[in-house]
Amino acid sequence: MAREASGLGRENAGQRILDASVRLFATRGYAATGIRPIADAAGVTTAALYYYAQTKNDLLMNVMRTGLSELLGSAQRAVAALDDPVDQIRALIDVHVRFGASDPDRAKVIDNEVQWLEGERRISIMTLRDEYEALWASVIARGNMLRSFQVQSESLARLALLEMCNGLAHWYRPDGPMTLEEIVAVFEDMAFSLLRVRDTNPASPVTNDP
Amino acid sequence: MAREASGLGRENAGQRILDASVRLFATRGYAATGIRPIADAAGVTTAALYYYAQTKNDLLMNVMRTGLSELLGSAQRAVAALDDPVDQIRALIDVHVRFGASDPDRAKVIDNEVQWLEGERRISIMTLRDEYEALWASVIARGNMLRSFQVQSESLARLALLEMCNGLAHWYRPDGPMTLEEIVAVFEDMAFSLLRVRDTNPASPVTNDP
DNA sequence: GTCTATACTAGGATAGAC
DNA sequence: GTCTATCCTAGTATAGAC
Repeated sequence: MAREASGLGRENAGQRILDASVRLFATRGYAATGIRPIADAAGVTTAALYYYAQTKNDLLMNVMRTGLSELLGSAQRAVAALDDPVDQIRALIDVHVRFGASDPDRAKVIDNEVQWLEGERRISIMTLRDEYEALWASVIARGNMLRSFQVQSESLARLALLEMCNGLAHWYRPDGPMTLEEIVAVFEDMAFSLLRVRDTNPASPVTNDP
Repeated sequence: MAREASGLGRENAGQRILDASVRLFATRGYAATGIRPIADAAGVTTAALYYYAQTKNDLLMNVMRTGLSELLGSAQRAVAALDDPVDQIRALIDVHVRFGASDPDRAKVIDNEVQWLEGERRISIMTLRDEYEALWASVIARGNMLRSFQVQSESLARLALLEMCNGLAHWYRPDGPMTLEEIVAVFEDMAFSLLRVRDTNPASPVTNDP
């Protein structure tokens, strides 16, 4: 109770440092983000920063591992709970889009900054990412085999869908013209179209929203 | 004729500097690329580099403006030469995919490094990019109006298609399992599916290529 | 846990000789 | 046109006091 009674009423320094890291890595990139701006944004000195992380690279690794593990875990649980490939793809879209919308900064870092992880770290994170893509691949392959989908190239379809979902982090704004629910619905619909899902409902009404 | 008779038989220094810039900006990012590595890769000193460009930012601007102008010009000519929105979208996919495949480094720089352009330059390049996206938007809107397409959200469809095409630069290898012609064909097919093009041929045969 | 102060390296850019 | 040599700033990281 007395532990958080400091003046500013903010979270503890460790958390503030992580938050500042994600935000700055997302907006300026890992390579262009200095230790001093991170420390300034977190309201500490660089020396205090090094009390929480041994190197700047540790901050990046922390963001990557926790974020990707969370994404992969959610996706695996969603797929395991369903049987129909159509439902599974819908769930994958849902998880991915909501992940990107709930924390676009974290999504951008995970998507763009892997190359800066040093040594074994990069390999371990890329393995996680490969595992995530393999999950999508397995659902697409099964759906194609069961003739739920009609896809020419499974790998290109997977890449197209993932890029489509990743793009969200570049332009999504919570106060934009569409709600997140609307965006998710449209994304699911576009994914089904792209995969040529068979039992599609009659084409949805055409609108002109921005 | 005597002008190019120097020892190495390479292009002139100005061109070597531009080539090195694109390659390094693409692989390490603008912010993380020093002028000394650029000079080294071009086989000159940093002082010689500054004879050709006033600042490092000039090198980025050069890549951006020439590349984007070329892409926009090609796209505008292709669209102007056609009338059917279906043909126009096919042409846009074609131009964009071939642009990304012919020089992935340049495509990556154009896609990822705009934020590092200083002052008015960033605005002028973003205007070019907006013009390019507006071209896609106009084709999609007209196709939707003519009921050649059946798109729920024109803006999300445009973003999805552009992300899908941009993704090519991340994974395309000239010696990969598919030829560029095959990739273009699949991309056109996926685009038509996503846009729910009406007079689609019976679904293409399903294969399992990687 | 957090500070001040600092070591050391690499960054962009320039001067002036040739 | 291209070089050598150098200026100044900002980078990561650490030492040691409190």
